[in-house]
Amino acid sequence: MEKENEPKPESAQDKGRPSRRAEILEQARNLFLDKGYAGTSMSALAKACCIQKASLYHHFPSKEALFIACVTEGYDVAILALREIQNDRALTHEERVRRALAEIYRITIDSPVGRMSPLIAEVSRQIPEVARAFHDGFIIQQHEIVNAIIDAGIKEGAFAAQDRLGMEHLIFGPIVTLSISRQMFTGLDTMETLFPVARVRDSHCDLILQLLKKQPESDSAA
Amino acid sequence: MEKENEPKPESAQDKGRPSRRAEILEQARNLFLDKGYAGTSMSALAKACCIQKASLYHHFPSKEALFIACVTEGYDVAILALREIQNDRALTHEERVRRALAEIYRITIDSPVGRMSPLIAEVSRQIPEVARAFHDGFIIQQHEIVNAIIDAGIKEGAFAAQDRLGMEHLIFGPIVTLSISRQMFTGLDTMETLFPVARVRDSHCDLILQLLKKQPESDSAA
DNA sequence: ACTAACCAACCGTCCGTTCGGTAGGGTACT
DNA sequence: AGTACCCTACCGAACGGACGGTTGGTTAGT
Repeated sequence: MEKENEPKPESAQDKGRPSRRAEILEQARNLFLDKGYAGTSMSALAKACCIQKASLYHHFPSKEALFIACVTEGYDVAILALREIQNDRALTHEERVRRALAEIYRITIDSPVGRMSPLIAEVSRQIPEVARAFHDGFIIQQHEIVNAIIDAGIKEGAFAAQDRLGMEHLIFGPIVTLSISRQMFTGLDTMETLFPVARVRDSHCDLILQLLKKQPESDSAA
Repeated sequence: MEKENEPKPESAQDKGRPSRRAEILEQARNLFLDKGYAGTSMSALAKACCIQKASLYHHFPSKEALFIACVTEGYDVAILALREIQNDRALTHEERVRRALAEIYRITIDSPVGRMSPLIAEVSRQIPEVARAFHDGFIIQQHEIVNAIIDAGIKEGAFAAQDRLGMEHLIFGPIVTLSISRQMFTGLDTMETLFPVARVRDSHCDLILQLLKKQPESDSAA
């Protein structure tokens, strides 16, 4: 009950082998993303790892603990490239926005971390702490970086100020939805036609920049 | 318009009672939305309906059939109000867009149909036909209406043409993501602060209209 | 009498989890 | 060198319970 986080012995094990624990986590992540939490059994995971089911309990005390480890590790790595773009002083403001958006598309659609939204949604009521970890460790990190990039552009006169909340949703909404749509409609023969990543990304980027570069025309604020 | 899938007479039953079958469907929808497909047991559903589990199998041949019925019925009703807005000739183009967006927010966030995305995503690989039904019966219906509204505005010179694919994602993406985020982060005390429906909706609407109304000169939308 | 609707009890299967045991390598004391 | 001891890693087998689904029989309206 009062068990602390994993003790991580592993010091005598790093001879080059990826340390069974890491392999279990990777296989588990794939299965959870594919079948969901309730749809993934410890038996199936054991088979995927080519070990006995009981051996899983040597590395993790329970299915829930294993899941939490799965979805709370690896966020920092995922947003590293985004941080580099933010701090790249050689880029123009517009180019920085384009690079950042492209990177967010990559993270959200290609990386396991980005495809976790439906999974988190499934278990968020059962295990609220994973939702908190996902939000604090991943989502607000991304939002803060994007906001900082835009703020810098505004400060130097390259961008016009827009409502921040609206812009956040306008930037991240289409990307998250595209990722989820592509997962939902995998198998539909029209998927690539309806949800093409490159075309959506480029068009999305153009429209966002239209708004950012728009001169303040004192629109009637209703 | 009705499929042969439903051999239920139910003509002698619609006197006033919601005909057990309908009640089962409603309870099932709530449970599936809350716990997911694999996470919802027929026993739990029976308990929620205050009947015996075996009785469920009198109305539906299997859990999967019940689920399919759950997620393939009710789409037409959900987009009815949207159709009315599309055909309301008394509205200006801008007002029609505002009303339509508000209605899509309402559908997606408040109605069960709109909150189904994570659920469909969970089972899309197992039961691909529900993804197809959801897409054809709900998603493309909404997209077509929005496109028609915008096209009418362009045709009459009220709106400037924008890339259609990008605009679709810019309109629906933030709404779907907001809905999913609110489901993911239910329970977080900061949820209403981070994802306030009314503020996001109004700001979103303003930004979309900025893009649609973008014209080189003579902005007299007063 | 007929039948749709419902129920209690049950089936085989699979679930997450636990237990006892084994193989092997590292100490440490004799 | 021997052996006694521990520790990590793993496995075979089994647990109680929950799962989706089935059976046979009872009720109630017509």
